[in-house]
Amino acid sequence: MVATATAPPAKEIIPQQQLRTSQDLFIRRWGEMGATWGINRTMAEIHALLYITAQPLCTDDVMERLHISRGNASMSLRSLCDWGIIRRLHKRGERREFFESLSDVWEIFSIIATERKRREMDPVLETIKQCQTMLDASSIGKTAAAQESVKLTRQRLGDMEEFMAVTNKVFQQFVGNAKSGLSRVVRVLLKAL
Amino acid sequence: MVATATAPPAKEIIPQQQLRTSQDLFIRRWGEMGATWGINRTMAEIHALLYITAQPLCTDDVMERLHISRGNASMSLRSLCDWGIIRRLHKRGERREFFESLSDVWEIFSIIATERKRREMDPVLETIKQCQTMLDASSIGKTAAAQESVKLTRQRLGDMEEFMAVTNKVFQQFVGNAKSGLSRVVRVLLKAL
DNA sequence: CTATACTTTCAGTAGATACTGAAACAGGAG
DNA sequence: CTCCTGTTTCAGTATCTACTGAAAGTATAG
Repeated sequence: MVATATAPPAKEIIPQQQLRTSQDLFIRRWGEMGATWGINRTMAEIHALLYITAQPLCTDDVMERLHISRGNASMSLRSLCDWGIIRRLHKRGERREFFESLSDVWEIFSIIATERKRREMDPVLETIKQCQTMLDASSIGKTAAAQESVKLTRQRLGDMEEFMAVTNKVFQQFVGNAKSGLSRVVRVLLKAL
Repeated sequence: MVATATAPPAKEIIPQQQLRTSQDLFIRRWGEMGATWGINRTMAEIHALLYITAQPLCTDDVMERLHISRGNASMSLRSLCDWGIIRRLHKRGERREFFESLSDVWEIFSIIATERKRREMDPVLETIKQCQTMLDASSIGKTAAAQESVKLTRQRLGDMEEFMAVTNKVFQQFVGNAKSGLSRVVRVLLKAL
């Protein structure tokens, strides 16, 4: 019993460990990256796990693999579903729910980017316009509008607005066209340059 | 004295308040955005302040305007200088140091994006390659490499690698060429599409 | 209906991050 | 040199974010 458990299965067990190690490495790095990009580490790790294993996992699998609590797993999984980058999955004759990641990297990226743009860029652009309105000659009078400090601020607001508007436009092309695979934009770019 | 201080200067004072309010609004929103993108709120606000006023300010100006401590102001300003998006500035006959923001939005963006790519994307790409190496047939043997779970993981690693490689390439074109103004890429894009 | 299997919620807490304020430091002026 | 003006550092603290674990909730089976 001891003998058979040590030597012979080595060829099977060691590769499994290797797979596990490789996946863990990816998961860890992905989590670290997420943390510096404003997504919390655990959520990024869960997504990485589902992505890299490419198989449906249940809550307990996730808890065990990442050493997190049930509550944390539950809420993070829900949150990832809300984002739309993982999906719930019912298995025949199983009461548990399973989860799987979207498989298309480009689609994952598009979803995240679009949502973040909507939540974080759009309000800024809105605010910039509001700031400009406050400094219109019609709001503060002709004399005041001619003041150097006002002119400088108006200039800066205008520059920023233009930059963001162009960025948005490029962005739309970048992710808007692509449901899968490389977008038209990328193809255009890689050829044109 | 009281009379002259109330009514007549209104035309001068109110516009100044308006300017201040407009700037504050911008600063606040910019700070909020920074926070969700992994840059701390205060640093983002300081940069916003220097950008929007378009004039050199000293440490005390910043402290007063944003209600932060000297220590915080000092460290955040240093950090922004390290990033290269603001500059120290010595004024003739002044002992204090002043700070000003780069004026070109495109340049600011390029600096930030390049640095973040270097710090956060590149290591991930590196890790992915490492993960792949661990799963090569030469590492884990032919039989193990043929296992379904290993093949799935290898596939996912490959997809992700390709995506990141393409993204990097596009990114290089996007910011690499531009020292100022709209980059060639943007122009190409806006025309081509 | 109750029992069972699983999921969600949330108050409390642990841990991380940002900030303050005072002390140490730097360097030019007298 | 000392004094003065301004800057940096950092230990301690406040604040915020993420996480746990247990209790409540939900749904299916029997």
